[in-house]
Amino acid sequence: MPLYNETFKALSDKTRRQILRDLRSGEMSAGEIADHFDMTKPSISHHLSILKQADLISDRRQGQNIMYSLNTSVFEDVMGWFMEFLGKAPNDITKGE
Amino acid sequence: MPLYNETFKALSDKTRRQILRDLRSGEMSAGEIADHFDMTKPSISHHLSILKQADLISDRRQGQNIMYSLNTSVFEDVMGWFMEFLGKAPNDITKGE
DNA sequence: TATATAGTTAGAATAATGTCTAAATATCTA
DNA sequence: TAGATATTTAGACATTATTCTAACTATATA
Repeated sequence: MPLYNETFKALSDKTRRQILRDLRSGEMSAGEIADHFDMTKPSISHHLSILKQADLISDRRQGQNIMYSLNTSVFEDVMGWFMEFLGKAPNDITKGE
Repeated sequence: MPLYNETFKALSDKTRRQILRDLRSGEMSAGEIADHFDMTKPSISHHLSILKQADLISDRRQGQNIMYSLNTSVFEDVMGWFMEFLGKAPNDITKGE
């Protein structure tokens, strides 16, 4: 179960949501991700670290590159949060925060 | 279709998410909502205005009170945003922002 | 080992957010 | 109309976020 506050805060930024969207097509290096934005690498690095803290993405080093990929399980958890509101009661959703 | 940036920003605050949660049990006045929090009424009023701008809630005046209620349709839209990531492609979800 | 490449960390500037108090608006009732 | 109640608006202040440049770390390769 995620810490919803971290998750929602991570999702509240447009750049970060676009990063997540980009990662849907598969693993990408930090540099490749940064190339998609009109923003410096350190700024993108910061956004990646926030997404990682929220457990929305994972990283692994491959040589000189650090490869980032999507963690779909947390998306499922957050969807559960929404399901609650709609009264659809999915599998194992409890109250959350 | 909601402006996801506004929606996610609205959802990124703990107090606002709790307000939404409270409203699940039905319409409530601004004062009743404020009573659930250790925070001044103006602060709650501000949170309500952000939720309203994001179209997550609606309001109507009833005498001296202003009654707030949940707009479930926007929750459904946002859920669609998540569905995209999980590749479940619900009814009429397009790319979004 | 020295140099280049990829990425992060540190620190600062600026903008945005959340909270408060005080004042304003709207409605009700005597 | 005057006063009470419910709520919002305005303005100030502190905290948090976002972004940048400069410096640092880690890996690869000549």
